[in-house]
Amino acid sequence: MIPGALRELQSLPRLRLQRCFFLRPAEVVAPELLNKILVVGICTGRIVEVEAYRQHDPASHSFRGRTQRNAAMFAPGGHLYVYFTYGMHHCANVVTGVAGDGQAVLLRAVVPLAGLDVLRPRRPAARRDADLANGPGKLCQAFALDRSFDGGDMCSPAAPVWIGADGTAPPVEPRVTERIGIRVGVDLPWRWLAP
DNA sequence: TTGAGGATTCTC
DNA sequence: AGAATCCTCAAA
Repeated sequence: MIPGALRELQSLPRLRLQRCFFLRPAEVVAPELLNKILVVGICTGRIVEVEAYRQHDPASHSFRGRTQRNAAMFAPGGHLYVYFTYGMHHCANVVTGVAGDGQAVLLRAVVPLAGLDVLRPRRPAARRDADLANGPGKLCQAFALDRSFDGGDMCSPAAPVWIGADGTAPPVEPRVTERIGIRVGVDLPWRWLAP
């Protein structure tokens, strides 16, 4: 066993977050997702940056109601909402609240933990491992998340994508800022970062 | 059918 | 600061 692989095995999360965790408002779930672990097959990453979006929020894709594109946002908490934007990037969200709420938490950055050898070739522009998944589009490119994952249920035992916990608590004092990359709803302090 | 804009990233 | 690049949705 080579050291890197052993380290990756030891970092595997043991607990899969259950439905009840996600059946709460996005701005409550979001900061609690910090330090949790995104699992996609053998690849994992610690969540370090998130943003919350709700239906009566002009910045949210669900603001104007359900469409074909955002339908997954209206699923029960614990599902995935993955969308395509700017003609080249995907962004991944964790749906929150109960069915019909139209809420989600955008996964903006993770620190890769396992599967680095799989992630690196997918991110040729990343010169350092720190740049593999430090952005919502980069994260999806590294973890190969696209619209084929949209609507998936992360609470299903067979789910290829899920959120795990390894016992690390969310940061006691996360950095909180306004959301970025949006033109409306810029006032809400709904972006959280692990220090 | 059309067109404007986008929860971004990379390079100059 | 600007380009890349194409899907989505609302309006006509």
